[in-house]
Amino acid sequence: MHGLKKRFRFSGPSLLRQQQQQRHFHEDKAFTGGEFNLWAAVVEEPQAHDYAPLAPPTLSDEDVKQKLASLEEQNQKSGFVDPAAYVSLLKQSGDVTALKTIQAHISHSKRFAGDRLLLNCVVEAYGKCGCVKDARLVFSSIRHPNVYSWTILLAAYAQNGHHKTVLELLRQMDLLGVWPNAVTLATVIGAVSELGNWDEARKIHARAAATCQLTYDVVLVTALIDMYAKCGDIFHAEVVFDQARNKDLACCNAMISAYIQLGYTVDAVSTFNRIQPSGLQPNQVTYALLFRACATNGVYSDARVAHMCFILSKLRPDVVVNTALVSMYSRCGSLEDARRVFDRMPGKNVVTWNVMIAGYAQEGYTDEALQLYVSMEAAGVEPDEITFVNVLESCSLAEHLAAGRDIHKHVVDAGYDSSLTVLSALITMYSACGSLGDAVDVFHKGVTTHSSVISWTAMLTALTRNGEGRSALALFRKMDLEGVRANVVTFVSTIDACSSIGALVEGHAIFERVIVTGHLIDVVLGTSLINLYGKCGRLDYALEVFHYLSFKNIVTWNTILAASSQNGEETLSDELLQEMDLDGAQPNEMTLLNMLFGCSHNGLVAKAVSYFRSMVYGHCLVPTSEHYGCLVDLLGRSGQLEEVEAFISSKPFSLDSVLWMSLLGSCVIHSDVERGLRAARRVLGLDPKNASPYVLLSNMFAAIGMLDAVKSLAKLAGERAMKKEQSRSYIEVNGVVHEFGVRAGLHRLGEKIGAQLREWSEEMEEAGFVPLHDVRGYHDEKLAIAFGAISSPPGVPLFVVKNLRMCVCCHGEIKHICKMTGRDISVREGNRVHHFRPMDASCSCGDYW
DNA sequence: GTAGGGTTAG
Repeated sequence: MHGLKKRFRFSGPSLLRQQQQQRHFHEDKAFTGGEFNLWAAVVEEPQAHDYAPLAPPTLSDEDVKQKLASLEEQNQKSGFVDPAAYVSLLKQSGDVTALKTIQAHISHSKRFAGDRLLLNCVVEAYGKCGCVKDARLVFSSIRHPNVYSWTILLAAYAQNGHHKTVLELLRQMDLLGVWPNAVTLATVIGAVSELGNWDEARKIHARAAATCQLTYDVVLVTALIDMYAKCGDIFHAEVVFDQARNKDLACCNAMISAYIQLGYTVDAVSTFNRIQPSGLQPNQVTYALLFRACATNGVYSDARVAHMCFILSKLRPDVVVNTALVSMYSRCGSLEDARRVFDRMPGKNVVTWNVMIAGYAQEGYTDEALQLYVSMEAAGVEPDEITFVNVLESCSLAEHLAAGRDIHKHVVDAGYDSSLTVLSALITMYSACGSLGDAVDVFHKGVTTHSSVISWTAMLTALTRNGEGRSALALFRKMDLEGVRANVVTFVSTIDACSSIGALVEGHAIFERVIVTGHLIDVVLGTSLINLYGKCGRLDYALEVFHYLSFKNIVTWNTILAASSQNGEETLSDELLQEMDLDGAQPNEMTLLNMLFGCSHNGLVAKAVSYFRSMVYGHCLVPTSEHYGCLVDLLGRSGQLEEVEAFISSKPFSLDSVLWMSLLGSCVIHSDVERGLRAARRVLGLDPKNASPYVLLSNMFAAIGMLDAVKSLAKLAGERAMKKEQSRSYIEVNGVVHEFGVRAGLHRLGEKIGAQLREWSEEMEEAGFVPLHDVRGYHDEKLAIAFGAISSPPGVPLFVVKNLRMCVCCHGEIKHICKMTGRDISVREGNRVHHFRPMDASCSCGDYW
């Protein structure tokens, strides 16, 4: 034990500095093994008061009446009643009726009717039971309210969430010449904290400094630190802390909390480490903070050290400390340890359950999360709104619609269906489970004009996620009209909606609006812009934004790489990858996938293989079936169908339908009907609901003129109730996005579009181009192109977004249309952009499409 | 009159 303590002292101060080195060492040898049982102290029997603090005794209206009667009797007998008797009654009575009875009694008594001290107590009592209006009325009846009366009134408003009124009341005090004291100021500081208003924070700080001896009033200092933390100003929090003499534990705890709230975990820990040397002993609050700091950093070895520090402190673990432990372990990646504390700790409350459920949900253990929710109810703990948010998130991740609907019922039963947070979670759940209609219902029923921007943004994202980019933009406009103020997150979601349908002009307009409204282009917003420009075929703009961003995260790098690969600039992708290396960013699985995509779009087999090798041997990344899929795709396209089939069959990932889909795609290109059918069977065996094999086979049969096969396939797909995603195309003309496809129905310029297409067909035939037989009439991408051509001046480039892949016929024809019209035409399908060139009727994909 | 554990759209 002694030796251990020595080592602990050695490790403590460097707690977080070692994070990089120890990230992967889940068993810290210094603290494991038989010499100390880390878990023993968690289960120590709690004292009753640890978990169920005694509620102050409250008197019912009946009790109060009895007591008042005896006071009256006493008054008549002796002619004297101690006002303290009333004060004590007021402090004990918990409900409004009782308070009203006492108030009536006081106002009818000759002796106490105008007694300021008693009335102050009445105001306070009303405030405590949530009756701000009554408190205000009683206050108005006080003839000369003093600073105590005012402060009590301020506290009543503060306790009930009316923080702005607190500031207003302070102004009234000033006008009337009543000087606030330290307690008044502390109350106002609390209100400013809740408002998070930095300007007000500076004002009240100045005032506190002018009114009180700040360096000696440690309570005021503590309140100020917390206020600055909530206003996001760590600098002034530190200034106040440093200037304070006689710092007590609460003050240090407030400073640690400030550091954590603003993300300075290293400073939080170094402040923790200075507590004991300064002669103070950390308490449960301090440790709960330390655990939160470790949870934020997510380093498991630090978590173990922190836990050990607590055990050595001999403090009794209460429910908050244990819950913080559960949270810390689960956020440091050890659900086992989290569960160990959770299972052993007594007195779990709703927060404890929420933490454990969130732990499972965030690691993707959705079944366990849902199971825990059931156990929680069985244990008799009532779920709250955070429980529902966590559980709904699990349903979203698992795409478990049935469970989601069940939880929705529980939400209604528990009365949380008016909570905006829960509503947003419901919207997200339904949209993630593919039930957009339910998401829209929830939105319309529960979300009103005045409701939070979060719900609107959730709905916007839900629409985009389900392929309804145009509706998302319409919702954004409606939101504007209804006066709901968009924030940065909304802008990001809206820009994503634009990206999904190729709305370049509209997306650009949102960008301008972001700038005009003074929002900063942070890394997420910048990345969404790079994505927009990349997906709209404007790699030049994407690069401009990319170079503008001073801070780039891995998603930013991956997005610019994707933009470059999507647009067929694989040389640029190579350069960017090198730049990324110089910048010190570590490539991840997505980075390599983008590189492989780039090769795949250009048919660069050897290069792809070399990237694949560097991924496994150089970067030690585990390839997913998508990486293999890319390779399979490349090899297949280059015609090595037999090898590919043997390769997939021989690997454990033969169980992944994506790979067989990829082979099927190659068989379509090379018209290998037999192998294509085999691949299609494998896909359907593994993923029976997948409609894509039918589409691809149908394309293959169409391309080789087997029209009967196309028809019987359509029949089969219909019988099996395949839900094929309906094909559609978008084109933005003059800043407006137009949709083409079955769903969109006839366009108002339908006749003119038809005439244009016929004209092109004739022209192509004259030039000797024989289009392959087109079984479904004009495909939507051609309708979109024809519309673009007749609605914009000659020479203006056309950009079309298609939700599915183009067929061979369209790809061939668009090359000719491009040459005939002399326009640059680009079509994005999925994750690649085809840039057609008018000069030689070719496509950037080199027909590796 | 001051300090602690949870989630919230990108």
